[in-house]
Amino acid sequence: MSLATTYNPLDVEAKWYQRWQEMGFFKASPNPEKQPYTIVIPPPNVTGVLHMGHMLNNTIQDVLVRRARMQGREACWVPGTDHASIATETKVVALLKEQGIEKKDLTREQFLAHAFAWKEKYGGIILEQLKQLGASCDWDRTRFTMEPDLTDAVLRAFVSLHDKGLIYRGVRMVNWDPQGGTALSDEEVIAKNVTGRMFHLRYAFASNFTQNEVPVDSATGQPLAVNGNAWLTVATSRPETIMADVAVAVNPNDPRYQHLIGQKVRIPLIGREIPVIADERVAVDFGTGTLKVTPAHDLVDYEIGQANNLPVIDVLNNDGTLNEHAGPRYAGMDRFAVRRLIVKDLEEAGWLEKTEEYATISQTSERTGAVIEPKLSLQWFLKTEQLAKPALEVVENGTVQLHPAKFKNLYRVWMENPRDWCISRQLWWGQQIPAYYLPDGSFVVARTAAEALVQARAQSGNDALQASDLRQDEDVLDTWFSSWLWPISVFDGFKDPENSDIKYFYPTNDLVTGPDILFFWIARMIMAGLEFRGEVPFKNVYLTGIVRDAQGRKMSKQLGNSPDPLELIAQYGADGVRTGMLFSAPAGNDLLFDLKLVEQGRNFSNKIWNAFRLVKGWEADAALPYSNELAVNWFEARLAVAATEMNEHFDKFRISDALLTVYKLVWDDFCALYLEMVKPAYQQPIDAETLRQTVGFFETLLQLLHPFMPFITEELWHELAPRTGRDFVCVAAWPQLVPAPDAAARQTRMEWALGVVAGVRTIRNQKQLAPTKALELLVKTTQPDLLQAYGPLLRKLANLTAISVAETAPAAAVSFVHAGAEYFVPLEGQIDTAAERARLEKELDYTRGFQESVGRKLANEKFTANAKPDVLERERQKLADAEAKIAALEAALRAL
RNA sequence: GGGAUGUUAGCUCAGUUGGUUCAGAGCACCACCCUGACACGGUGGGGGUCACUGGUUCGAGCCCAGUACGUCUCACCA
Repeated sequence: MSLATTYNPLDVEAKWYQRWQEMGFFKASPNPEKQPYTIVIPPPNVTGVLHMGHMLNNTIQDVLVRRARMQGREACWVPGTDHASIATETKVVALLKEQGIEKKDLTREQFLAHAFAWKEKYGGIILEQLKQLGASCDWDRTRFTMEPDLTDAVLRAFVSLHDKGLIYRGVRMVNWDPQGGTALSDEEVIAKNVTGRMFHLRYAFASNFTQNEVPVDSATGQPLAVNGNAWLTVATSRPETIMADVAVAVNPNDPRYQHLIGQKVRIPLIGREIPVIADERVAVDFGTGTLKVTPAHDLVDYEIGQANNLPVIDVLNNDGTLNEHAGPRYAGMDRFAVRRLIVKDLEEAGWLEKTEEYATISQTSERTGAVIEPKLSLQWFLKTEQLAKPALEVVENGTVQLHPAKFKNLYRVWMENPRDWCISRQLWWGQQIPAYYLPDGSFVVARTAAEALVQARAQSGNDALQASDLRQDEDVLDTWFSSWLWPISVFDGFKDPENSDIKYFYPTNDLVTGPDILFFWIARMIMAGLEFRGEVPFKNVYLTGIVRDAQGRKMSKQLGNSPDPLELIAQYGADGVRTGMLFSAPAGNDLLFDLKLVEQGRNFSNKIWNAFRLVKGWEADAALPYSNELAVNWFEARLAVAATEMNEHFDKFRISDALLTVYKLVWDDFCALYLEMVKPAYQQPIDAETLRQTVGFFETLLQLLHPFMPFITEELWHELAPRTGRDFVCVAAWPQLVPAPDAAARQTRMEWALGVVAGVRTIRNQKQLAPTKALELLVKTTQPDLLQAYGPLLRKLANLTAISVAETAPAAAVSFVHAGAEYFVPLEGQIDTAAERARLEKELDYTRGFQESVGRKLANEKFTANAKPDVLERERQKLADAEAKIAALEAALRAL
């Protein structure tokens, strides 16, 4: 045979991907004749390269899209990339630095020119990589969140929300990333459990001491108290912020401190007087029960400060160093260096009572990893409450379904208590906020500078205002402020709300992404969809797990435990990798990536390839009668049942179950059983009808397999028969198979026959007989017709010379009991009577025990009174079967 | 600290409204087999008191309560 014994994916994959594109199979356009099926890709970072998470995610999307396409729907998978403002800006800044260029030396325009040049050159590599995976995206629709049309969508959305009063500008406590030099949303901050140090500082009472020093008993050297109170001990984890203190707060209900409220204390080292105030927000049981209030650097402190009309002193610069308010000794130093220094200073001056370790959480930037500073800052915010309400409702009422449904709870928790979204970022790479400031400091919001000027003139009453008098806000918008519009903006739904694409493809059908961006992205897309289109953006959200290594560790560059996806594809083929990933990827569960599974996927490709080689080698002989009706009828039924099962799995988004169903159908039923049943002897021809049926089955299997394994199925589709025009499995009709009314009966009969085969094979194995050694079978049965009908099939599968009905048990034979009949394989000289007896007795014992337990159940009046009729019937059948088996076993024992 | 969720074979997981013949799959494992499609293979086999304790029921892997351990997630305790 000329075909290689092992399948080589490299030979075929690139070829077919190119052919599909040439044929335009992935292109989608509104077609009223067809039902649309739409997926928008979760746009990967434009700077990104393909990792295992993308592989899983995009494999699932491709499976869904390919199946929908075969189902005759207008399948549209929109690809694209995200400008990822912080990530990309960080990368570009670093690259420029390597070239000796500092960002601070560049103008905004120069920097953006560099960034765009870089994006043009290296951006979007990831999309090319997706093609190797087989992703059937409509590449003509590729979008980028910072391209002009999508930027326009962002600006329109901003203006609209601002005009509705949902976007506002104000000073609020925000999460400040000193390394990135920008504000972050709450979602971009990660809380980490760490061991922190708590410093207990002494704040001396101003009334007791006129000088800023600790009075000490000259004899003992111990600090001296006056009137029982020399100082208040205040615990803090951030001693570097004492210069920003404006009060010490205690709980008004705390008996320890009630009498001290209204007193004044001095900040250690610097001696500034601050009041002791009362506030319910102070926890009595934490630390010392006293709280130093630094409104500029803590949210609670800020609230306390507001409530008590306290001033705000900000001692931090945007880059994390301390400013002039910290005093000359500390100004200009990094916050952590100051912490070390000031602790030493406090200790030397006697203001540090003690230091203790405690478990706390550290808020860090998702992107830079820097410790976040709560910082009062002038930023832009989006009010989310009004948007969140309907977005929660559509998930609650099932208009949008999350798979698995357990994520509904998580979604609810967040959406019931939404906080305003800080949308401004102090970066350059992104959409610049369309707010324009007038010379008097007021501002207008407009999509273009020209519109802004018109508004500004109206607002100020000054018609002489010129464009050059207006200054646009320097900040850009959060990346997610563009991605949340993605399902709408990719179809130009902002620029042209009534265009045919958006009307046809929106709302999209399924979204496939990770639960880590449930709030970042999914929730916000739902809000945007409802706000701007009045319709949800998608109906189903399939949440994938995280790809971990076999030990359950997250894949990371540092650990080096992530395989290179492209190398995997080169080694195992895209089909093998796709199936390997899907084998263990139930929705919402983390996937423990194991190379073994990819091997299994590759082996599956090889199995299919070899089944093809077998069938391809058959020669039909028109003179031969059709001799495989039983096998064909059985497999036809089996195929319909399995296809139905697959569809059910798909409907429930149980993709790996759907794959496993077709895997077993192909490997176990088609290859191991069906092909073995119909396979002619070596170099013998096959009858034409069997060949025709078999090729038909093969084609159906290729169709069912295609969404999972697009390449090998396309290759074999074309090998199996001459194809012309658009006859590709890629666009073949998804099989509509309905199990025949007698499908169950066909399967039951075949299972009976396979039970006989298994009985003979077991004897063969027990007696260590070579599979090539043909055996004889004698049967004591009440159904000789059935035996007669399946005779040829049994002879072939069990390698039997003859099957005959026996009235009595033959001497020197090994026996087994199956479905109430006794089977004997004569094995002269190889019979161990004692062992045979033991084996039969063991089985008899078990069956009697079983019979007894079923009998007890049926004798129980409560059971017979309460059980449903079908359950009762089944139990009676079980009893009857057991009794028949016992009779047969007893007979076999007697015969020994 | 709150909430959610999980604990079923060596590993990764199914197990639908409680009811078929000792609880299933894949991988791994053991034995035999290079049988003229495939050793990336074939045939057969071993392996689980369904985390623990108690309850409801004629009947519980499935329902209820508690315990232990794990995971995820939220959270302004300085």
